[in-house]
Amino acid sequence: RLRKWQRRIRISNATERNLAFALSELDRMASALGLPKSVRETAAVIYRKAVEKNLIRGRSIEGVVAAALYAACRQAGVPRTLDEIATYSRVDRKEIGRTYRFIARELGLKLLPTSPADYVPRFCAALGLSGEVQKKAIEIIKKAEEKELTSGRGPTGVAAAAIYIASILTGERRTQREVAEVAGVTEVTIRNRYKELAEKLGIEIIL
Amino acid sequence: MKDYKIKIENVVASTQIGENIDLNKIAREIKDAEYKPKQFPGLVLRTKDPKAAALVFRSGKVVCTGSKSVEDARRAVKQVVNIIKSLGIEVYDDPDVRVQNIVASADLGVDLNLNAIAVGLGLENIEYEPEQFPGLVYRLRDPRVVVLIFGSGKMVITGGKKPEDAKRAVEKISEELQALGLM
DNA sequence: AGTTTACTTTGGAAAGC
DNA sequence: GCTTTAAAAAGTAAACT
Repeated sequence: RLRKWQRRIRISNATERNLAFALSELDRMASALGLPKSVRETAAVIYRKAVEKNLIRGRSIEGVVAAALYAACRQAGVPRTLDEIATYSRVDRKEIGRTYRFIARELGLKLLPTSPADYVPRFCAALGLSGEVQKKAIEIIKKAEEKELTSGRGPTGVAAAAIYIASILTGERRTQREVAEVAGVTEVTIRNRYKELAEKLGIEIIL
Repeated sequence: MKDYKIKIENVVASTQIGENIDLNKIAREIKDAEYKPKQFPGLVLRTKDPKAAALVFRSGKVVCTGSKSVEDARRAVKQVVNIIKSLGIEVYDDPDVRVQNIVASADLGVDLNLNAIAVGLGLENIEYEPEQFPGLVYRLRDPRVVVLIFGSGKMVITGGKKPEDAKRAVEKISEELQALGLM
């Protein structure tokens, strides 16, 4: 009887130790990524649910923490790309991605792909662009989604192209290089996306 | 119901052609054979007509990939058997070739809104992460295959063991999408 | 900027780490 | 889980010219 009790204490200690480690890791990453407290709390809830359902088996605590953070950002409408999350994690992008898919499915998190529009505020802020440009970029993205010009395309690439076009239309021009830098895509991708958007949405761009 | 044409792109088959095959001997005598036991236990043999690649193991088990039809896979295996037999190595005459997987492609002919399809088919039944891959992943239980659906309307069907599986999958999906008004 | 090569995803078998 | 094989889909990326 005494042994059983001691084992429980041992397990309890290990569980608490792991949880403490996970939460500190979560805080470290959230700080590095500049995420608000509400997102950390959402991520912590997701992580706890994953633990309750024993989804950690065969996976690293850090991987689940990273995936929970990725999911929380998306749910909150302030997405971070897997590359950004991976930059501050010991786990690589591929592993975080598959862990995210697993816990999202097991916990029944029903998340549609991130809309390019969700990246606009953050990218525009980093580029020092006004609210007018943001509004114009989001307007362009909405039309693009209606005309099915976003299926299968990377959300950050579409957001970058829309911001690039909007910056020109509003006279607050940024170069493809500058936009590519903050969006984490290449200039080639912005070029491909903006040409398609301009052509199919009938937007005239004077370079 | 439209009759979609399915193109078989790759057939994976396995069989057993003998026992205790001397892979080192094959590697020595066949110049284009690849054998790096430290890296992978199988020896790679390629046939040009039909074009295919075979992995030969010491146990006598063989995996054949790259064929465009089930019949080509069988022909490729026979060629591999003849090559090894010509080296004086004992092999079976009529190996039982089993198809393990068939990869096929098809085209619905219309652009698709993958977001709408994701919701229509049910988020719990699909995977769609354009940040990582442009295709929507749809797993069917009958036929038991996995289908990658793209915005162009083209798709890849894999995991089936009969050409019929791919055909049924495409028909089933087109019916579902039409019923959902997404096509 | 245009071209080429290459990596992302899916499935399956093989023997061994 | 990984390693190796082959092939398609479409997007993105990187290396060259």
